[in-house]
Amino acid sequence: MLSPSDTRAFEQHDHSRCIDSALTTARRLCRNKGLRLTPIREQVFTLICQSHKPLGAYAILDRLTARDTVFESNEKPVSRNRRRIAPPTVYRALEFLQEHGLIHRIATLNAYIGCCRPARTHQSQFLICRHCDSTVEFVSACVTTAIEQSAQQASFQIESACIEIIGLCPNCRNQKGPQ
Amino acid sequence: MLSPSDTRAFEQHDHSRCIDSALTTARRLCRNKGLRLTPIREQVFTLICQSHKPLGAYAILDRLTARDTVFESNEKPVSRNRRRIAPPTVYRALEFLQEHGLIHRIATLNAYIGCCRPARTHQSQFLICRHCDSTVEFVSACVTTAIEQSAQQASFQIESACIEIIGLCPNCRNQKGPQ
DNA sequence: ACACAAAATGTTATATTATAACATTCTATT
DNA sequence: AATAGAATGTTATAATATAACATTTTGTGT
Repeated sequence: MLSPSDTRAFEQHDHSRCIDSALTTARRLCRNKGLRLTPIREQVFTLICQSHKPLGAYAILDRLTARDTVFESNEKPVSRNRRRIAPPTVYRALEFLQEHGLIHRIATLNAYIGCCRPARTHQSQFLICRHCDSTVEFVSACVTTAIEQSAQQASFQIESACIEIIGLCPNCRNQKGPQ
Repeated sequence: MLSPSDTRAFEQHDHSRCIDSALTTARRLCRNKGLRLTPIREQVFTLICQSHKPLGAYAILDRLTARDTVFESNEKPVSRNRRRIAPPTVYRALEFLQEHGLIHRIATLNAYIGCCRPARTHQSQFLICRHCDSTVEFVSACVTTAIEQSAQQASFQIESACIEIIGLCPNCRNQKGPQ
């Protein structure tokens, strides 16, 4: 949820603040566009934002199901499982969120991550740590321009892009020895 | 197998020549490095190079199995099926070919394509037509540099990259109406 | 040529990711 | 309340990929 123009990229931060902010933005964006941010869609979005790493569809599914676990008056948690959520439900929510720019799919991980700037359209550009999976979106005009030039040379009409840089984040890089 | 620096990118060309050349290069590269380009690996590589589009693992599998179809003295093709090839065999060959830079995996298509310059290490950069799936590798120093800059700003150590630009190739673009 | 270790391949089963097809429920508007 | 369209539920299955272990092949030293 941070971009490397931020000096805080890959650093510790108050993540609950991120989530709140992302959710507020998402709600406003949906209200403005007349989109329905239904409970399921909001839950999926929140789960994705809560995670420090891109989240796979089935990981989301597991967490949604776990949400149905409720604490009764007794001490032990009880699974109500009134609604068993199935894959299509999650994939539909993901599709909606992607369509409206609230999340991105990370193709190399088959996983999903919150968008850092849902309001503006931009190329998806990511730095992905292969050791800890932490992923940071960046928005580089230089990269975008360079790619547009190449496409133009080939008379290719760009519609979207998947730019995923794999390597070691500062934290994992600094740990002793090769990872 | 062409790069857009080529004016022939996305254009018709003598593909059998491409295949021959790629195979020759692959053989030489393996000989020089003391690698074993076994029959299966060579077959998989050839199939990938023959295809005009990135080829999925199971498409490769199908074609490998089809290869066992032999024409007997009679007119009808007969499937010998002495060896039924299984997924791991194909995935192992793909792994080998990727490891040594002979092919690339296209993450957005879950498919594999021959490398345009197996000898030199370079970032994988692709233009992918969403209409006809034809895919062209390009090597842009500008793109590479721009990405390296962004990574450096974030103290991120690049190990590999997945740069896949999706859109319309010149051919599909020129067909009437929106695709 | 033979024995051996390492590499490659075969085999079986299963994990993981994603979607098709159709039924039901919900929501906004009349 | 009636209704149409959107969203979700449900069941089944497709598509992609790998784990684990058995067998075969290959290169090397003797």
